[in-house]
Amino acid sequence: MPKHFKQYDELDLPKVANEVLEQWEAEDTFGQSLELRKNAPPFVFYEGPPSANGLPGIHHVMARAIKDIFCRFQTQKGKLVHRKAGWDTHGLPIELGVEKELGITKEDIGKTISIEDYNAACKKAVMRYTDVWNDMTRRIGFWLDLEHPYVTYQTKYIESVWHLLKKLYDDQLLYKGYTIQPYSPAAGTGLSSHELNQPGTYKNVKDTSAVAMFKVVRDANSEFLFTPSPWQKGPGNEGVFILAWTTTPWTLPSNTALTVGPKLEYVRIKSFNPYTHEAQTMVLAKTRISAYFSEKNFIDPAAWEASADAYAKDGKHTPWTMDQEFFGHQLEGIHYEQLLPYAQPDQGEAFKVIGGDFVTTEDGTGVVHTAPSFGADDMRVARQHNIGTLTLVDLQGRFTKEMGEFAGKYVKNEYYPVGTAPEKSVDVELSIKLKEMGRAFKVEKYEHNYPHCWRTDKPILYYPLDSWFVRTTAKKDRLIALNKTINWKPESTGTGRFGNWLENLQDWNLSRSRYWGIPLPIWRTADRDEEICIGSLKQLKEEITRSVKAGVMNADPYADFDPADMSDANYDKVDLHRPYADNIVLVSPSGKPMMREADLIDVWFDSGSMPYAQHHYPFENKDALNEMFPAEFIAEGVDQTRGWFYTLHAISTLCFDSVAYKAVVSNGLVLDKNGQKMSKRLGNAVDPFKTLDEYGADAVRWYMISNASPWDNLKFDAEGITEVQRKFFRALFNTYNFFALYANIDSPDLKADVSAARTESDRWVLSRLNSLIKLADTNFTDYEPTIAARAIQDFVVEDLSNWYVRLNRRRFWKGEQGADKNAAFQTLHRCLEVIAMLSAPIAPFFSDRSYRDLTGSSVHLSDWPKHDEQLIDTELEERTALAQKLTSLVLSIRKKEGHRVRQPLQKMMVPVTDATMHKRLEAIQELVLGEVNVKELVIMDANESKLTKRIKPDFKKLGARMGKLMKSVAAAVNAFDQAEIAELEAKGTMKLNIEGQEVEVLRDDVEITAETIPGLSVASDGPLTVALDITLNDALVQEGLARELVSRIQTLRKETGLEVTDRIDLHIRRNGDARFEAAVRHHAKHILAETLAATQVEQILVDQFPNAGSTVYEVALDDEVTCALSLTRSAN
RNA sequence: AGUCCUGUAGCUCAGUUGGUUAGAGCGCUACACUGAUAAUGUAGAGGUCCGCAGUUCAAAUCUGCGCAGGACUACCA
Repeated sequence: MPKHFKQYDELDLPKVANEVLEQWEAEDTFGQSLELRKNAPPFVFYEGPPSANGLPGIHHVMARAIKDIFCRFQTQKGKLVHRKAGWDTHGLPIELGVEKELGITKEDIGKTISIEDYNAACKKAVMRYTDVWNDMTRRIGFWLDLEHPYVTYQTKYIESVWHLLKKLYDDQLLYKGYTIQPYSPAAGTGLSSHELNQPGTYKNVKDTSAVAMFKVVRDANSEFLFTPSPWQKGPGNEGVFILAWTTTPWTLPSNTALTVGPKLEYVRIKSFNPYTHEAQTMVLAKTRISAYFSEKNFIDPAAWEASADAYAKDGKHTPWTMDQEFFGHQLEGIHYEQLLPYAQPDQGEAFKVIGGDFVTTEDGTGVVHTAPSFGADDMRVARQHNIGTLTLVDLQGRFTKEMGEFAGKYVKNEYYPVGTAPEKSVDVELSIKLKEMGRAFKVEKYEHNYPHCWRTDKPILYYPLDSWFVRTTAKKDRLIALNKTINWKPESTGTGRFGNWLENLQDWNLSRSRYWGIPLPIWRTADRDEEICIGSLKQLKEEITRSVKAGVMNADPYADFDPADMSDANYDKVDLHRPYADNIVLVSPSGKPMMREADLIDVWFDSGSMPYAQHHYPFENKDALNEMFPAEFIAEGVDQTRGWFYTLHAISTLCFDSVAYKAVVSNGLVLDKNGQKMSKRLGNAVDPFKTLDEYGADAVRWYMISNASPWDNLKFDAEGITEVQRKFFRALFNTYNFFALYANIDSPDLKADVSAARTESDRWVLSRLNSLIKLADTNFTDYEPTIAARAIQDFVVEDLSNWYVRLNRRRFWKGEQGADKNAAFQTLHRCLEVIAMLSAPIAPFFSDRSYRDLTGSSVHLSDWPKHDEQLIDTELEERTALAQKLTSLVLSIRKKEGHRVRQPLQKMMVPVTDATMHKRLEAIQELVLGEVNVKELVIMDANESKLTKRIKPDFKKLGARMGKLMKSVAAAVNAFDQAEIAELEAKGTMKLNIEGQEVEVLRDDVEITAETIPGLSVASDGPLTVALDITLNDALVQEGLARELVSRIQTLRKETGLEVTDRIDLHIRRNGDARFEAAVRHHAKHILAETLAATQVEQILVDQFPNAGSTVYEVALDDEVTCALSLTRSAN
């Protein structure tokens, strides 16, 4: 422990942070903290890799602070917490950035720029801002091993990923399938959902929409639609049609099914075709009738024939009627005639009505035209029902040759080269054709939001493409079950957003037709009969060797590489990216060449593999899996729920049947102070570096954590940081400085046993402190840093600074060395030391400085304090709370009556109704009297006094028993007069007649308080009432004057620049005011002692000042009394 | 469109199993204090607890339907 405690002139948090940071780096405090716990049980933490091709923002300060908090806390709790940094290096954003920089487009790759050069540029670009990131990480105090990060483009990392893919492959969890993906025919490439979410891709466009009529095949399934009806020309003659709407008529030739909602209601309707004016019978959803038929044209079925004959067949006031209602599931299984029979699906069933939950009745007819080739929902539902597909559009976006007169036409006019588009789009032509066929019910322009390719600006198609998938659906139950064991903060994200996502799980589309990413390690023969999945470099080498031997490859490109050598130098000899991986041609068991499947894998698989790949598992650290997996804790933005949180979970479940993390904190966004999202465009983004420079990391972190729970969005307002600085840090700083100041003067014994000397307030503040330790421990353990931060802050500001120090300050500087003084110093020292430890996770710099100043060592090497249940005294805490309330009440009366606190008053009275209260008041009596400057406290027994009493029903207790009668009972109780209150108090029970029922009110059901004390000034707060005797006598007035005088002298001491410990010569000139002079005479000793005056008691009042040259001060003590005095530093 | 989060004083946020007159800090106003002083105390002004309906003796709290802001996912006939 230091002999001398450092004192500071001013609080400069950025400076503290910089100095402490230098100290950490000089001493390698982070390394020491790991070394200290090297044999301790591990607490596994995963750092989610950021992409270093963008600059960090203020939200990263938030995210990284949260991670740091729990890692530091667990270290203090005695765990070994490794924190390996990581970089996410692959993916589309990087490719886009590079293309922009090089001024090229995707089409140039392989033409004007080689894949090799392109990937080299990506590799370079991706680590561009690592220095900035590392700097920010350091500056905010996030302890992370930046020296040995995992990097997803490194060969070792990729090898681990390949191992995982092979594992999935071997378990039949990896397969090639056919899905509908957004596709840009103009650009000739599939688009990721990320690309689809670029700003401006969704545009409002007007397309031709059509309601087509599908003719039902009459059979056992559909017979009910043909039952005779009151309308005479029965449907049997002209058939029954199902109506289905589409905004993309070009998909109608590819229709193979109609989907209805099984639970939706449908109706049979008879009306006229608006184009052919033929009478027709049709089926659509009941709630959609109004979209197509006007209520005023409705005809009762029985009256149909006459009205129908009257119809002018001009498309105006078209009459209609209906007669059957049925559910969608009754329609399932019905077959219909193909609408536009250009081609037939080669497999599966077709032209059947099926059920799908996704069908809505918000627009259209409640029947979905289903072309599985061109819609994701369509494909999914078609698969479930074994419906075949028809893909009558090619990859350029043109109709295929089967399409007869339409063959070769682009399905969207936008795809034609400029100026060559025909006047009528195929949508229009097809609609005309349907009208002519009598199979169109309604054709109109329809405005909707449709995605466009962000590069070519042309509409995208949904198109079936071959992709590799992870069969996550096979493990859906495990994914769900394991998720239930994860501690989600907040819980709702886990059960809600994430849980629902798992419930609706789809297979994971792993394929990306890109260049910069991890290649899929699958090689296939051209006939697709043979394939191999590679799971390690060793295996790859062996296969290459076979290939070379078979003459398929000329030489082994990785000849120098030794699979047994785990050195980085060895691994640097291998690059598995494209085009190198593509250049490898393997040989199949039957001797055929095998080419690599051209796809890369989704970058999300990269980051989801990090628990294993960061340690090059299983090629290295094979037996250490238990020590690095699963994580105890991870944290990222809530936007990662279906990103990293999901991929970690999916890979760990599929490969290891385990969770990847036991607890996850999903943090919210950092918005600007108006609640707007920060963006460069709006210019409201906060620069993290400027913020750190200005306020220091501690204040920024404390503000962020104490202001809102991590998962709530934070409205970032710099004024909030100032407030945190002002309130919390300054209170702590002042308290420490106060301690240091007097500790240095007095050198108290901080080791002595003072347990017997601890005062009531010592024990109180220690009790509060131990309660706080317990609370902070629980909440940090449970990932609730906000609750912990607020509690710590409240303790420091209210309990420690505003109460304990204020009340006890004179113990630190008055009187002799001894047990009492030591007790005070030890208590304060302990509080400051513990606060440093509790706040260390959140404010790592200031707490470290403070802890080092107090103890000489780093707080981050300390053990988390254990709370001592013995020291927690709730009765004492309640008693003190009572004292605080009482004090506040008395001060409020003084204020009301105009008596300043320095004027002593004779007595205060508190009526009590029970023994506990009585005992408490006795215990706090002295404390309160000193605090409010009153001579005596009279505790009055409310039962014996003439106090007016007030009665209030306790709604909670009484309500539970009274139920419906509560209102009346409460009214009756409130109406009690003094006699009735007395009776209830005496008997403990009272019978009442309420609404004809007899009810019993018990003493415990009500709260009885003494309300007023006649003739005295009174204040009350809830059940607590206090009365103050405000009459003054000469003695009180004199004492008040003496105190005023002391106060003036103290001010003068300070103003004239005297040190706290300087002694003075003090003289006061007689002013002829009898009361004043009497006051000085009677209280001379007190005045001299308080002001550290060396003057003799009898010399204090003088007619003339002894030192002719000394400055004379005129001071006013109140409105009437003024005096002159002189004070100089004493030679003694 | 779906899922989830948020909505309480001018601002930032508490508010327990439903219980009387909904709280704190900041800010504002007034006064006090002046050896903790960029602090502190007391008092005051400031509320449609987002809205509507329901359950209940009793709703900020529970339920339903909406509204607004936000996030993610999807993009649909």
